[in-house]
Amino acid sequence: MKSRKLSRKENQEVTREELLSAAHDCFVRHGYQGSSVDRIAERAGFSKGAFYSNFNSKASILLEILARHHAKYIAQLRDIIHRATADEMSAALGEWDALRNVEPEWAGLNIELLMHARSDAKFQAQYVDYVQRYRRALAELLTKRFKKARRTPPAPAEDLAATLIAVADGLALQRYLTGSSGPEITGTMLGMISDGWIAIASRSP
Amino acid sequence: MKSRKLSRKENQEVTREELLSAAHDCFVRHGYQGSSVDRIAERAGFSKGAFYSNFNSKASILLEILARHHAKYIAQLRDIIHRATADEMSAALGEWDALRNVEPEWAGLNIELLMHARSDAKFQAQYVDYVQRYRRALAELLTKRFKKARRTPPAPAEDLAATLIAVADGLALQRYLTGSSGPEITGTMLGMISDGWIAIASRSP
Amino acid sequence: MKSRKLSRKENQEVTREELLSAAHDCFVRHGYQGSSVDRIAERAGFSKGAFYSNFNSKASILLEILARHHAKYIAQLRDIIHRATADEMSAALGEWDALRNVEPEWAGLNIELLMHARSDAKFQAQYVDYVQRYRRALAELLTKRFKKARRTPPAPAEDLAATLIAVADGLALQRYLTGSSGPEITGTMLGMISDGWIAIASRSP
Amino acid sequence: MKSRKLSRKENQEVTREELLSAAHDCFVRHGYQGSSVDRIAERAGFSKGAFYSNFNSKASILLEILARHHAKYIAQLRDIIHRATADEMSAALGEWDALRNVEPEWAGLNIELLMHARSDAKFQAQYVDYVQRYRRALAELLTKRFKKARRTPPAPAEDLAATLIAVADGLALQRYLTGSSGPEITGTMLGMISDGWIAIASRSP
DNA sequence: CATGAATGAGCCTTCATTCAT
DNA sequence: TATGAATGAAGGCTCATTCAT
Repeated sequence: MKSRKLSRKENQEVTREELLSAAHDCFVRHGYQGSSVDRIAERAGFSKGAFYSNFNSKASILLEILARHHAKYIAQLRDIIHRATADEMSAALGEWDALRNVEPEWAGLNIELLMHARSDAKFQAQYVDYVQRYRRALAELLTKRFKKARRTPPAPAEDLAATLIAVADGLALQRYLTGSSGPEITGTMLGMISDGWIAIASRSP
Repeated sequence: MKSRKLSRKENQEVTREELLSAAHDCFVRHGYQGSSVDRIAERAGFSKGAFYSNFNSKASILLEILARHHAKYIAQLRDIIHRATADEMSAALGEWDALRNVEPEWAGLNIELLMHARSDAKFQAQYVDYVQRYRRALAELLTKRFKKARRTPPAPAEDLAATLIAVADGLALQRYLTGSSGPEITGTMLGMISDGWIAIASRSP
Repeated sequence: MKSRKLSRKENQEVTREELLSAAHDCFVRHGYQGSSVDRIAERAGFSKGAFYSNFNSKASILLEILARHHAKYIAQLRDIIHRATADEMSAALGEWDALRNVEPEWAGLNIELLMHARSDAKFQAQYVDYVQRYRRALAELLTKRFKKARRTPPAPAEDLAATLIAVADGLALQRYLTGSSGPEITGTMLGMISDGWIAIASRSP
Repeated sequence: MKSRKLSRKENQEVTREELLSAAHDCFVRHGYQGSSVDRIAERAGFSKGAFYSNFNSKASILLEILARHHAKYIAQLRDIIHRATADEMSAALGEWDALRNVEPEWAGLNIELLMHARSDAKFQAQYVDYVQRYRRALAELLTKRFKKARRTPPAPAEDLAATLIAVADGLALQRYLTGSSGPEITGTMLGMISDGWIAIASRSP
């Protein structure tokens, strides 16, 4: 077992991760605007300079956080879809919810991301791309689900997906307001909504 | 027809209204942080000084905007509920949606409000109060609706209300991102969700 | 005799003047880059904020200093030219030198201006314009002088003018280096050079 | 033909030279303040660390550049003087000008040097020393020239020398402003000035 | 010796707020 | 009451310099 000091490169990687983690926390807690580079660096235990050795700008660390989440989350969502055979279909939405709950703070961060996207064109482009891929993946999942139930979706699958995402985001917004107090009903409600849609859907020919 | 100069008091009232309106616009367009007191005052056609003659702080004008919307909106919502007789019941939710669309910019402003509430205790208290009253009113409406359909709500009415609000907010968030482009599907989806819930609800004893 | 407190507007004018004067001093002493807005404001006895209430940017105060000097100096130079009748011609160059010595610190500031112009396109345009007008005015003066002496200038008058300016600037540079110690020989040398040119100039036809 | 690897010492010498050359370029192009150590090192193909292994500070590399130029240039100037026999005398000033044009970028760098000298005592001392030696050498050349023409200089030779240097510097300043556009008239004007001086000088006894 | 991550003082600018008029 | 000049605390970012590798 190699037990040596970390090389310089590894060390920087550690710094980078700590800065990313600190930024993540700060953004969730105080918002993007409320998190100064100083604050982020300090929380990570580094100086402001270290921040700028690792990231080009404050915006770029937000972009990196988004990119990482994007890569991981979309991949997992697609994995759920591909694993889901006909019989497990109704469980898949539950899996999606479970996935969301792995990083509950993401909901809040997502809002920060969205807010920032409004005033940063470059960031917006990347963020919109993420949102669209996400919606499409979920739409695919829903399409499978309706097909399994031999029903015709009562609206375009992408609209339904957008709505489910809205529920998750909207409820997160409500929890975000008070700092996560209150019961987490998102999973239950998502299931109830999709069950309802199945119930009112006309039978496929 | 009385045609006299406005009294000093009335004059100030006009100033106040213009400042409120300007702040409303600015917050919707550029967000709370992006709207400087200077910008607000200028848009209203006054100086910064006029702003501080009428409001204690930048935060307090946000509070006032919330309070006014609160008063008007909750009242209208309650009005819908009380007017709704059994037969019009299914239309009532539509009325709610219509109400929301009277001020479509409110959705974005609401997010600004929410963001600010996170870091301003006094404001948060008022905002949470507003959110709760709103949810309760909507829960009441839903309760009536289920009763009319002789069904037992599939979950506590307040949770269902929170969910419908989440849908409206979440979809607003999505439109907010790109500046309102894309179709407005909120009304349709809200109806579809509540219909679904009715469909899966067990019959009341 | 009106003896009242200064009105607000007058007061601001005073502040503005003091800031301009302080900036002038700082730029001469420490250069443009070496003069922080903080330092300028402090020297003027105001806060940094006062600076930005009166000027848009650090660059803009430099522009204003240039513009003022421009207006005053070029006007005076033209005045010398127009007043100069044939007989006083040889004295006119001396007047030019005297004019230059009214604000001996200008020489140093001029260098700062020039240095900054290299890296600020907008400022450069204005500065080059100033330099050209100045050179043309001096060329006009020289043309008159040669005509009076019935000589053909040994080179284009603008080149001669550029050279005289170069002498003044170059010697200023040398004094600037050590903070003005050493004898001021500029006036003497300028006269000696122009006399020399007259001496070697061919007689006009 | 000796073909061995460079010794460590020689290798460092190469690094040093490349850094000096890169700094020279950067200072000429972007000025002293505009040339970060990073930029200099990168242009040389090394890291910041290499810079600090070879020079104590950013200022010290400027000092070294000056020292080298000093050594070479003064030597060449003295060489011109000593080679100049009576007959070639009038050509000697032309040689001086030619010498200046070997490194046209020096004019700009000289200004950078001068600017920096104002705020760096140690550097200033060395720079003033250089300027004085330079002036004395040129004064010597002028003295010879007047003697050859059997004339008495119309002013102390050092003042005349200072003036010629001023012309060269001043015109360089003007070209420096716009990045060297415009005709190079320095040589012509220097000749014209010294010819003029000869013309007005009284005959030696 | 060379590397480059980390430091931290300093810079320009913004903006909520105060207060004399 | 309305004005707007002045304040001063941040904020994002740069860069000369240090030091462990």
